[in-house]
Amino acid sequence: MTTGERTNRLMAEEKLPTRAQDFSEWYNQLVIKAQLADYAPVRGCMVVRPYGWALWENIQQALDRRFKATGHQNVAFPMLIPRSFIDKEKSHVEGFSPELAVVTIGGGEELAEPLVIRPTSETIIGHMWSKWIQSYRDLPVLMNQWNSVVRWELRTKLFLRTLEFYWQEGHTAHATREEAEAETRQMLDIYADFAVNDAAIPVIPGRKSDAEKFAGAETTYSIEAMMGDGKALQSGTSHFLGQNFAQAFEVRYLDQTGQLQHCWTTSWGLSTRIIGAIIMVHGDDQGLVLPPKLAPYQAVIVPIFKTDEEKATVIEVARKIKADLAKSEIRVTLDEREGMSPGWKFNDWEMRGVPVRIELGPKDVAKQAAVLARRDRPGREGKISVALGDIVTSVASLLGEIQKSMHDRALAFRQANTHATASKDDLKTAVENGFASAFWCGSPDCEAAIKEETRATMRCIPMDQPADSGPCVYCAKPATSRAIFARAY
RNA sequence: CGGGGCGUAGCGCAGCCUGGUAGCGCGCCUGGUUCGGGACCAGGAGGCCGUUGGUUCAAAUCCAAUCGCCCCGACCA
Repeated sequence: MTTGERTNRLMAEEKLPTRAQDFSEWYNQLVIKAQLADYAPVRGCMVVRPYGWALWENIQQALDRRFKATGHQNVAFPMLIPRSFIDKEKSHVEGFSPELAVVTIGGGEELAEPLVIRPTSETIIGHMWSKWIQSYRDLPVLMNQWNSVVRWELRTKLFLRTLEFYWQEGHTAHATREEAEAETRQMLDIYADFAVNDAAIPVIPGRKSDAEKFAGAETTYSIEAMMGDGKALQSGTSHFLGQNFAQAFEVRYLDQTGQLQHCWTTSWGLSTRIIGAIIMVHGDDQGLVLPPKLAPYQAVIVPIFKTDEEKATVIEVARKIKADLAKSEIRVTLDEREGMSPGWKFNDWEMRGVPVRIELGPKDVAKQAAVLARRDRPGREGKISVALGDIVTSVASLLGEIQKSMHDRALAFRQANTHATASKDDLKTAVENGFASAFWCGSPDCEAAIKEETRATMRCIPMDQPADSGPCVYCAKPATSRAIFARAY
């Protein structure tokens, strides 16, 4: 083998498959190569690595401040739940029984009652609330917990579906149906606001059909996003639980007139799956592209030098830039790793999706300037030279521009791949590589038939509905609302 | 649970058909030359060949069983 051939082959090995070649394999390799996560020794479990966890921490902060601003408090409930709790709410049991992990032995002894590892915490929270809530004066109860849960899934994929996953689950109890419904909708809005403004992911907030809703919910809402391959990903959910859990767990209060009433409850969750969405919405063939507001590093400085003297001056200026940016609350790192060429570092940080790269070499130092390269526009056209004196403001405004243009690009992509469809055939074509928006009469039979014939599921009935009406895409009976159909993760 | 693929150095793989001293690339360590888009040379460390059992003078290689992982389909945030 000649040197040239060997070099080409090695470069090919380091590169990702393109998204067009094999989207699924592109995703799998990217998660590993960007060092977000790795496979754990147990099937279907993942280890979230420091870079992935830093991203999750930024997501947590963005959400947590929204939760606190709306009056929620964080709590911690235990991971182990008596098996009998799950059985108390009928549709909850039916939904979760197949995917429970159950502990039957503790301290070497068979347990009198098996314990399940929480698949979600409605039941144990309902149990505790029944002790804590007595009066209308105790309401509303507004809680949230950051934790992990276990669901024994058959087919897994890093971040999108693992046996154990990290999330937050919010749980609230209210005196009236109206108040609980308003809470459910409020949290849906918060998720949408976070997705759009922080993750730069345009989402469709909507209501789930009965077939797709949460086990035990009266109504489930979700935000749905389109991935880079046109498939849908449910990226956050908010459930109106009615009085189902309050009745199962006797969560009751005395109202102003002395009547004993069941509470109205809600729950809502957003998981590390959102990281999968960020990867699949924004990533390109070079690797990750992270939205500035959530990126662990918003900027990386790559120093360039040949001689020791050059190194000394370049590093000194680079450290100054780093300090200045950090002072302005910009998350920045300086890549001082030895033994890697600048070109290698460029590629490495592109793989990891850092929004802005600052290239600094002797030529730049001589001009008192630096080169800024934006990740969302690869190649030369994404590079500009800026004066060192302006670097903080330049980087800050560039980050803002990137954040906006990432969202706009994702929105344009979704719009280009969403089609209003009036016939079954149109719908079938549309879901090959995007979303279909179609009138639906509301019948579960039509929904099931569409799923059967097109492999697409109903993602949601968008909150935002045009005022028109038309024939159901399947049975042609009059329908007043449109639904989104798509293949989904 | 069905279909497919794979377990050999940290990673990616070859070797297995046709049994006989375990190999290549990347990465890692040392030294030197390099460095503005994935550098190069020289030297070096690193392996119960997934596990168990069988056949054989001899097994990474043949036979059987078993475990695990990944990918594709039915359930799901």
